[in-house]
Amino acid sequence: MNLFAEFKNRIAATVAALQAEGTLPAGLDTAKITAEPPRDANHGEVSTNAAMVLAKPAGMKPRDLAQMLADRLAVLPGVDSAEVAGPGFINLRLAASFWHDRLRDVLAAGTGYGASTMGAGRNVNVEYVSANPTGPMHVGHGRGAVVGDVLASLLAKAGYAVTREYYINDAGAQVDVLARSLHLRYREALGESIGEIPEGLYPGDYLVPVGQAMAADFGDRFRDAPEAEWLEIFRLRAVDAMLALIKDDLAALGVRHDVFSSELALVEAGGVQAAFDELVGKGLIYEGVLEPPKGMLPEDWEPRPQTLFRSSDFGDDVDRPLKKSDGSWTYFASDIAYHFDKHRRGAQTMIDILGADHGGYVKRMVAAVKAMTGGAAELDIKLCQMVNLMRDGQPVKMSKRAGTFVTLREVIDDVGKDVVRFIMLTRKNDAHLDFDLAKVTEQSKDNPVFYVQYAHARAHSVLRHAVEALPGADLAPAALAKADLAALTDEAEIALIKQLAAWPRVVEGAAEAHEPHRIAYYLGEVAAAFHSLWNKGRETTELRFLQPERQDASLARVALVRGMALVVASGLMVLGVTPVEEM
RNA sequence: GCGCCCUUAGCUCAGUUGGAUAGAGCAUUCGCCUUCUAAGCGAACGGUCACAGGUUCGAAUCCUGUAGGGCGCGCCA
Repeated sequence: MNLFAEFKNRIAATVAALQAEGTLPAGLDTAKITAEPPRDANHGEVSTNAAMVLAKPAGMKPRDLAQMLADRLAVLPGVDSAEVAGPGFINLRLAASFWHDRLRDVLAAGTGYGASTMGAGRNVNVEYVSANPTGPMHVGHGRGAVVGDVLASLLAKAGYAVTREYYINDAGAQVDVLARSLHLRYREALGESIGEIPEGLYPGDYLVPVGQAMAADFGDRFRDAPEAEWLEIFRLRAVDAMLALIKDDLAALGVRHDVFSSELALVEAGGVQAAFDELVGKGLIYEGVLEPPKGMLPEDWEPRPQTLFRSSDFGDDVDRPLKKSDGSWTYFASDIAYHFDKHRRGAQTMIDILGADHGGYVKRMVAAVKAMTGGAAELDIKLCQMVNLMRDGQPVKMSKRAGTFVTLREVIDDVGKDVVRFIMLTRKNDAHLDFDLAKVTEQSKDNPVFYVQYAHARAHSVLRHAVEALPGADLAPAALAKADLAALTDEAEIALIKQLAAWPRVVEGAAEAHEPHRIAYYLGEVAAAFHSLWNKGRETTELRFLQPERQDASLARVALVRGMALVVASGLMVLGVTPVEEM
């Protein structure tokens, strides 16, 4: 359990006890009380603002109330002292034995440590990747894939019921273009010279083998046939092939999905019409003419009546069209239906991971979800900024036409999926990310992946040595959890345990904020605390993990090393990165 | 013109949802290998949190405005 949440409860209980005695007035709101780790380690281990938020309603001076509370808190089990500081903070110092117990928690829970019941089984749908099935994935897609995949794992660890979903945009004009591009490759496979791929079609050679397969299956049957005869067949085959390509890329990156939803299937099943009817029933659809965007008149602008959704009633800037002039649905219309479908399948919270170029889309979709579900479901859209591919500090030049485009798959094959996954989380999602292909494989502390992995590998190195240093001792986590830990007294040792004990809180905070990058940063801090302790042992022999003359101290430290390795492994598992035991 | 995101140390970035004296890494300077991996560690230097107001016990964090950067802006997805 998150120890800070636990202390918050204990503080609230203390306040309640004082109220029951009549020392404090009834009706105080304890919701604003926080229990947090203070920034400055000199301020103890748990700090609470309780006195400051309760002083006014209680009609007391903050510091007086603080002292009253501190006297009660100081005698709680595990608490060494409670001091009033600053404007009315109460700083708690915890006993070494309290931290030893936290290490036991880690060892008892293993890599399951950090799991939370915060989500209470709430149903969350995370939609990510959703790259158009028109070609292999690029590096930018990879970022969204990792952010979504890790966020899903994180939410699962925090106790949510998570559905990982991919939305296949197989119903728009782009897949028709894909079909035509394939037809060209098909003619090429039949021996025709096609020359340069015309503007507006997909030039990539990934369609070549699909074209060959079409030629093998259909011969020249569609070579000169009118488009209407082959378009659908080619489209279906092309989409299937591209989706297979994308799934292959995702597998190489270790990214999983539970559900692949087809836009085309949704449209054909009448889902869009149903959603539209629903909005009509709510009186949110009308025929109208939109004003042109101010200060930026499109060249071919002319006023035109459209079928509009009153998204501006729900926080959007303007109302949005749901039908094209030919009567077909806009992308927005099917996306409304799709999100409604996700909600009908049980999603209470929906998270979409999109590229930053979709920023203009956020308000209308949030508005639509609000309208369709009557506020019963919430939508959070996380936008991922661009990834700049670099090599030794220089941008990698890419051009699709010149064939110098670097695909996600090439990067994975180059540096490995673990590196790609970790690096994608070294920035918060809405910040630009420089991905330096040279630096990320360096074996130095410049490289955060290495730095964390090295800590884990070092720990396992100690554990290997421990087998010889402690003959006959049971070094399994469960056994170490029962070891005598009294030898762990050094500041650096306790500091490391504090870091480990923060893991449940980090999981909860990151899950609540939908910010998976926090995990990567946290692991860097744990690794730093461990490397620091390691080096302290170089200078002070008594702090080395394995003490030939002191079995009890050795066993206690092996427990600490094991606990550190477990927490790092637990975090890396959330990131989908394999912890290495040797480097 | 409008909307969204961003602006924190020389550089690249964190900042625990409003807490106390704002933190890392790189770079610079100085230290630490007879030892469980020096693939690492410690110390020093470095700040008007873009700017100006406001909200309150308290603001890098919330609100308003200004400047600079990115993205988007009626039948593309």
